[in-house]
Amino acid sequence: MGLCVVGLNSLPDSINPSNFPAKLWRLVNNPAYNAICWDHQGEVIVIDQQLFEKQILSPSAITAGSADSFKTTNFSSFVRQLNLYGFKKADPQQDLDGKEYQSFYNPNFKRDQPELVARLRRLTVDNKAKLQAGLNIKCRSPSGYQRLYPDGDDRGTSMRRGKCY
Amino acid sequence: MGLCVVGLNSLPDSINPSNFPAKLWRLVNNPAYNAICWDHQGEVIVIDQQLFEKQILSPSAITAGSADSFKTTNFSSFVRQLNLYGFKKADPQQDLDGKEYQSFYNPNFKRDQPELVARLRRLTVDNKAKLQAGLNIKCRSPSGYQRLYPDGDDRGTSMRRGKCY
Amino acid sequence: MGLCVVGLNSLPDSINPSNFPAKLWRLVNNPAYNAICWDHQGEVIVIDQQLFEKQILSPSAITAGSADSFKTTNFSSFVRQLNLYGFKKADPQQDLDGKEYQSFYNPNFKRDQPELVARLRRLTVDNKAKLQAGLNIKCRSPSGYQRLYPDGDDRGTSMRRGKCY
DNA sequence: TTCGTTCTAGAATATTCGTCA
DNA sequence: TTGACGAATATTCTAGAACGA
Repeated sequence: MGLCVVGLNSLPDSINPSNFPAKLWRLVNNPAYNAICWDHQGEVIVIDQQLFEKQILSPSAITAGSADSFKTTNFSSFVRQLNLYGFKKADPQQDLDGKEYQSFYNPNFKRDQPELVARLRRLTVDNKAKLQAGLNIKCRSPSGYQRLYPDGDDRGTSMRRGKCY
Repeated sequence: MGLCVVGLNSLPDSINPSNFPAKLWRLVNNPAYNAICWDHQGEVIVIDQQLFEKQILSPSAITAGSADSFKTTNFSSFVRQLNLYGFKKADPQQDLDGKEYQSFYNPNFKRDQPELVARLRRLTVDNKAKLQAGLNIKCRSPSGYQRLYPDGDDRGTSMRRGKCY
Repeated sequence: MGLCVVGLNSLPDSINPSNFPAKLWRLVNNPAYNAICWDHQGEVIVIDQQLFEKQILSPSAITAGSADSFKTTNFSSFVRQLNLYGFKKADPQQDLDGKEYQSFYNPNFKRDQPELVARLRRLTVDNKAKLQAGLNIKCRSPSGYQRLYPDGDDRGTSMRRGKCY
């Protein structure tokens, strides 16, 4: 592991790249999508709904079918996913022109702590009951192995897609 | 109700038109889609997979977003839906040139008995347990009223979408 | 009452014109708003969401502040109102070009039966319990008096705004 | 109090992925 | 290897709850 360094903003390898948290992470960190970005502190995601619908939820974006696209054109479905993963609406953000944008906050989704993303869980009724009971929640893993630690921190299995210098 | 006649092959009004069984019914009965049709007896659906992928599962078909389209491009997902609703693979069918097509059978899906479609149930683990226990399975209703009878045959409430002459 | 005739599509006087059902009624019956209309049978309301957002939910429409405008720019808030009053999503509707629109159905909201609108109730948890118990639901009345009959048919108090010939 | 608006959650269907016989 | 199915995630539609006017 000596000389291998994980690139800025890259997610741990244990996170399924096709699931919502990974897609969201790539969207918010991709400068090509100006419909969604971090706030200054990197603690809240800021969204321009109209732009988001055009850039990411449009039928053409779905047809293109990139790994970052969704299969819905409804912004409300995207918000349902945010809520399912524990995001809460935060104070609206303003740009220099005073235009307002909606924003969402999740204690496990911060720009400078990609490793926290592994803690995100889909808060379904079943999963919430399991969390209450102190049980593990099964997650779909990227390469088929079972999740061993509740926070998804499977020691030693990462670094495969990390950027190395 | 005297002069009101339900058109040939039209489904009872109690069936949610956006759910899989209704979509499948419309596809197999729509002559515009030659990727899927009935066999001669009208007891088995016959599918040309390649054509089906082009006509119905293509990204452009999804973009068009008609009420008969799905949100997947994978034939295997379509087959998963068939299985979930109780369809089983049947003997391959041949056309006059000897070309073979796959076919699926469901005792509640026959060309000349549209009313049977109301009996289709999603065979999830939960639903199968309920069926075993003799309980009703909740369905998402097309509009307004609660499902009163397990086979969706809510006497007298239909005719809204039926064709009248 | 002899020569007095209520104009086509006008609501009974007992309905509070500033509440949601009355606003919706005026919108769907106003030809100036092509974002929302009846289907052919006059049983389902058909909505072009994009146009609706532009024509009715835009900040400028709110600023104008007509009696038919809402105080929200979010389509989802409008849908919440529809559901609160018992509307359910119905069959998508197509125009001649095949473009699809969403539609909603409510057994008490039909083009040719304005008197049914008086039956609409806000289906809050409390109100649903009252309905179950067979109790009346209090409504905010246009002129401040209490609603006496469950269907809003306060005999003799209407005809004030009806068109007379 | 009732109604409108907002934010979040419940619950059903749809899609994906992998296992098993 | 194929066909059926369990189970996790995604999408959709509707409802609960809080709050202000």
